[in-house]
Amino acid sequence: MAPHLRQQPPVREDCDTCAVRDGSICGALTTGQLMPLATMRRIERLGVGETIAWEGAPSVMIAIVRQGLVGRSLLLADGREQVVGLAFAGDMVGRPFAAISDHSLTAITPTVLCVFPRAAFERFAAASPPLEHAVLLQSLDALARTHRNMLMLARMSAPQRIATFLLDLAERGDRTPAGHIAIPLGRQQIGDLLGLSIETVSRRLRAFERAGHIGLPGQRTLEMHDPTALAAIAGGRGTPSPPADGRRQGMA
Amino acid sequence: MAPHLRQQPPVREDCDTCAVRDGSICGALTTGQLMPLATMRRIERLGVGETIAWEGAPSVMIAIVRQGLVGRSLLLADGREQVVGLAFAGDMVGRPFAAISDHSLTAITPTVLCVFPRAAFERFAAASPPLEHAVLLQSLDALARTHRNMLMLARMSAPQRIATFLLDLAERGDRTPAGHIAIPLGRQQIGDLLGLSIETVSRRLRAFERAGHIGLPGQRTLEMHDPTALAAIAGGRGTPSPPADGRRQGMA
DNA sequence: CGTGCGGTTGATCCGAGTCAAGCCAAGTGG
DNA sequence: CCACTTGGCTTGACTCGGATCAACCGCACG
Repeated sequence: MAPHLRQQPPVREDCDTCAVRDGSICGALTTGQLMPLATMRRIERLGVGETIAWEGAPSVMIAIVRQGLVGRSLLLADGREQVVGLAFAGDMVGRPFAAISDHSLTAITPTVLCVFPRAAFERFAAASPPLEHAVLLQSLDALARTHRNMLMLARMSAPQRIATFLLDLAERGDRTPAGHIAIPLGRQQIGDLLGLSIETVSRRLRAFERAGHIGLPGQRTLEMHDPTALAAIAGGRGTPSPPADGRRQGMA
Repeated sequence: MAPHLRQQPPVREDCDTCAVRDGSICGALTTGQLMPLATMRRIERLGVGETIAWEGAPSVMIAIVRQGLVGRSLLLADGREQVVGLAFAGDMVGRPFAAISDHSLTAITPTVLCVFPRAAFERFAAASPPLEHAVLLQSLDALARTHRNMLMLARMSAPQRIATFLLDLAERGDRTPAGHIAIPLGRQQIGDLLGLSIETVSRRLRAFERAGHIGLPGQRTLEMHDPTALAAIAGGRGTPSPPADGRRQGMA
């Protein structure tokens, strides 16, 4: 736990002006209802690679991602790591209602969080059905996305995985000033996410570039040249047009 | 008052004597609270292979598994199927709070369900915080188990997957009269669950048998000879002793 | 007595992992 | 300012595990 890192320009701590409020579980509550929650919160900043929860360690906090990207990961006995989900701004992280955290949480980009002590959060949730409902919705959503990722890991080839990943990035990734798509992860992390080795990630990426489907002007930048081709390669990911439910996200 | 479907040996429809009540979300409610829920329920029996929910189709019902085993599955464009989770007796199935079902549900063994219309279930849940809380707990649990399965599919070798599967079966599978462990799935379904081809499943199984770790007296029966060896092969699956939270299950 | 289906076994192929260099850009210290 | 290091990325050669294709077995069925 990184102590007092609140130097420099502090994030606006006011819930009313919070950029992610509507997209997060806080959106389920009115400002009045939110106040008691806000008083027990603290704001924390994480540098790239910093971890705030460890698989197997006591689950002590629940947090909302305000800015940045957080990876949920599991460790294999041999030390390899598997990223089982990503949390974007607005997503809740941490394991409520369990004594032990079942996965680790690591900042992939510089991150700002609203952190709540788990016990206090749970007490508050118990007293506030709309909040619990919001948490439930988010969990069900994450579960569905995780199922799709499972399908990907179990059955898709490396090119399919990469193509799916790139399309997801294009759909919800941030743009660089130059209008390109930012790749917020390093090759290793992409590998951890897709269940591939870094070499395979690199090779497949370049193959797509050589085929003209994408451009890679820098190692962390992406140009989409032919999304249709990628979609064709990605192939079987459910119905191509499932709006169905609310805010669709990249991956669990 | 439930409609009159009581032909043949009816399942005891009384919630008070329900075998799975405590293990299910119903356990969160008193008999008095449960009554209004019970009146809108209907009991349904499914034969092996029968499906009650289709991926992409409207989500119309929520159900509790009273007996049997139900698979949650996803379809790939090329027709292959991936089982992303199993629901045992006591588990809830169906997709609440979404218009579209995000996976299919198919009976793996003969199954008995308590079925609720989704709309009615949601209305009831909205009015009953303890029920919503129970649903939330179950979802969080399923999510954690799904994460572990993801890890398995992404990183483990075929022998590791089979060993993990067998250990899980031994842990929670039903026994045959002869004291052996029942394998409720066919080879194809095991393959769908573990992301392997039937041939690989068959080969690995026989290899374990030849090595003396297990016995396979019938194709649907299993004898555990050397669980320690299997555990060693399965290798990295979290801490071997994570009691941590309540009712531990085989897989999501 | 065929017929069909689930399971087993064998032969072959291919894709992704692994090992091993090499590349390039960004530090870092002399 | 330049030599040297460092870490992330790329590329190549090789290996191997699991998918695929193809028989084949055995049992339950009509």
